Amino acid sequence: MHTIGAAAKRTGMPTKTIRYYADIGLVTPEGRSDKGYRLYDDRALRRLIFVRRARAFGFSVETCRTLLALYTDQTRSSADVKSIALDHLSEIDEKLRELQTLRDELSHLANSCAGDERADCPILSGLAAG
Amino acid sequence: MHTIGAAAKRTGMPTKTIRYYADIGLVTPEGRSDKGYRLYDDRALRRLIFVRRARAFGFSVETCRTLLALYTDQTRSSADVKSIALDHLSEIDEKLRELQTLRDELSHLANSCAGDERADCPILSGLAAG
DNA sequence: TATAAAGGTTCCAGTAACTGGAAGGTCAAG
DNA sequence: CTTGACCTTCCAGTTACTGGAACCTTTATA
Repeated sequence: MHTIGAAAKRTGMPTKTIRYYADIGLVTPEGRSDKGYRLYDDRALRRLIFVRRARAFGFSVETCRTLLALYTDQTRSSADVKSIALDHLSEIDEKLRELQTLRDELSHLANSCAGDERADCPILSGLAAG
Repeated sequence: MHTIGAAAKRTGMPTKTIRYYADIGLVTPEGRSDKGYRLYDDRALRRLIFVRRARAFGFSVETCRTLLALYTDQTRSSADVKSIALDHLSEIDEKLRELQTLRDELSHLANSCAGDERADCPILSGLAAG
């Protein structure tokens, strides 16, 4: 059984975050000590790490909740998990496309700017006019 | 002089947003009618559009404030603007790299999942173990 | 002219996912 | 016995809006 600080070390996440996850019922500690300290066992630690990694993949906390439920449900079908993953993948793809377009346009604008002491600036003109 | 609704139509942004920008002092209306209605002239409208476009490029509201100041400052040097743009560009580039890595890893994980009725799921295993 | 719709105002709350900080209890070491 | 490291709860702040309530004004219609 680990206190929250030990759990933080083991999982590589801040105590604040672990406490937050407990508050919203995402990953609750196994129990509490007689003085009210949160206590995490290995199973709880595994869930924390699971969430940390899912978050790193960009899944929302609510989606993490779903994934966690599937993770612990031995009667799940992998199709349900894959569907969530593919949804997220297409979201990422769309964000990538948007960001790439943005990048190209901004890069174009920046390249056209002399970047000297003169006031004339195509970046500002571009933002003003489109 | 336009009321906030007319300004919204002209600039293509929600009245809520325009009101918000007025509240935080980003784009303030030219004045107020005798009944307290915000009134926007063409110059204010141009600033709103400027901000809308800068936001679309992903600049933060605070950076928009700086850009707007440069926009109206005839003694600016284009180097200052370009520097902001290049900073933002490198942020975008970093986000792109991160997102691309994420995408590849997630795609790999999803591809390895059968997506059928069985419980066995490499996505969940991948999230759990790394 | 009465009234209803459309538009304006302020102010408060909520979003996502934490993070920082204050006030105070607990525990191990010296 | 005190110091410092942990732990607790609770409240506020972050970003950039957005929704909604309660209320006033303007405009169009019956």
